[in-house]
Amino acid sequence: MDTRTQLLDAAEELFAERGYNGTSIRAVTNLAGANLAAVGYHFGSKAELLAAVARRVIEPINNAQREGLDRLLGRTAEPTVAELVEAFTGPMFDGMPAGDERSVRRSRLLVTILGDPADEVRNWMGPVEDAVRDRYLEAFRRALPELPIEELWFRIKGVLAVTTVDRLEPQGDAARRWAVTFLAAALSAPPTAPD
Amino acid sequence: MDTRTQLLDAAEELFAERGYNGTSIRAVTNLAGANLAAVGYHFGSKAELLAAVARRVIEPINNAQREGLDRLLGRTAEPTVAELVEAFTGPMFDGMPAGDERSVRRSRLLVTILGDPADEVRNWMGPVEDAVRDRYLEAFRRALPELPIEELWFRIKGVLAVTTVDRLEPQGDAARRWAVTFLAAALSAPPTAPD
DNA sequence: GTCTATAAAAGGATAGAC
DNA sequence: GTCTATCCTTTTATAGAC
Repeated sequence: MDTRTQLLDAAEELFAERGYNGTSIRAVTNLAGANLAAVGYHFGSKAELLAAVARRVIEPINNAQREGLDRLLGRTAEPTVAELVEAFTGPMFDGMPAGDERSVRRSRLLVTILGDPADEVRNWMGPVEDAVRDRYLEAFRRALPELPIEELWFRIKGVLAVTTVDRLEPQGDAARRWAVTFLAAALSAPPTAPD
Repeated sequence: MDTRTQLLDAAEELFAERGYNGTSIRAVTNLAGANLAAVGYHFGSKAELLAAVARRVIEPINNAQREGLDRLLGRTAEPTVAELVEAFTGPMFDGMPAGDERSVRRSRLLVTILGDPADEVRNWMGPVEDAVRDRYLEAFRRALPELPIEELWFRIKGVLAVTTVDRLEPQGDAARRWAVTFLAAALSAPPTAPD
């Protein structure tokens, strides 16, 4: 395999387990069996290595979420909450059969990256993800017209939090179906009564 | 204020915003207006400083959760799901009026600490928290007897994830009540049908 | 308890040979 | 593309004066 890919694989594993600041370039090149200078040559800097790793994991998920929403809206003008939840969270569980070591790594990377406070991580994300998220927010708003926008926004943040739950053990795609049950019920709850 | 406390305050703020590995002892002592050597003198090491910070934030929450459960079980042998959720999540929102700068900091510290992959963070937590969590798990199990234990466990992890949702903007204790609504509905959902 | 000074190590980056 | 060698900065930790 080419060095570039081995660096990506090694970085993916280490960023997932130790976070951005907890991972040194030396650790990455050692694990990849490459030379210390390789990261500079192939990516330019540690921050750009992170961007490449994150792109590789997140872009397919984002695309699947967007396409899932398109497909859903093409089929019906009024998708249910459960359908929206499935389209949004499904891709975060797809291609990650339980037991597969690579899946565990990617899942953990999502957890770590989505929660990493390092500037290099926070700055990279945002624009890409936000576009998809906003489209879902709008769709949920229409499916839950009686819910005040502030509480809906809180629930969407709750959804994001739950999708990062560690899912190391569940067999099959149990976690995926559990997540849909959990989130569909949470989103469908009647609005909280005001003070 | 004594130096020790100022170091704790400064460290709390910086760990919350940049994580453990992203925070240097220099940054802490600068913000605290103390000397670089002060951390070594008062705490021994950076890792022990973190432990002191985490203890100060988490212990009161843990105690309140334990006492809340005791109170609940003293009143009724069969608490409802909503009552259990309130007892468990309430303390994570208490003493944190929105708008108060210190509250924002503590809330963010919880988010960062509960998700920080650094060994120094992960190793510190665990035993203390687990005892309380297990008691709640048992109580939820009794309140939801028809739910398979594996799915219940997944839902508990979902609860933990949601309690770390950033709650910077909501006014009053709206976030607290929204969280209870969200989580009570999620936990009360019927079991997911098996494959 | 607080300060200066410094030790000792780790980290990011790159120049230049091959 | 890959390697060695090295520079420069940042970091944790501590010894010893005050």
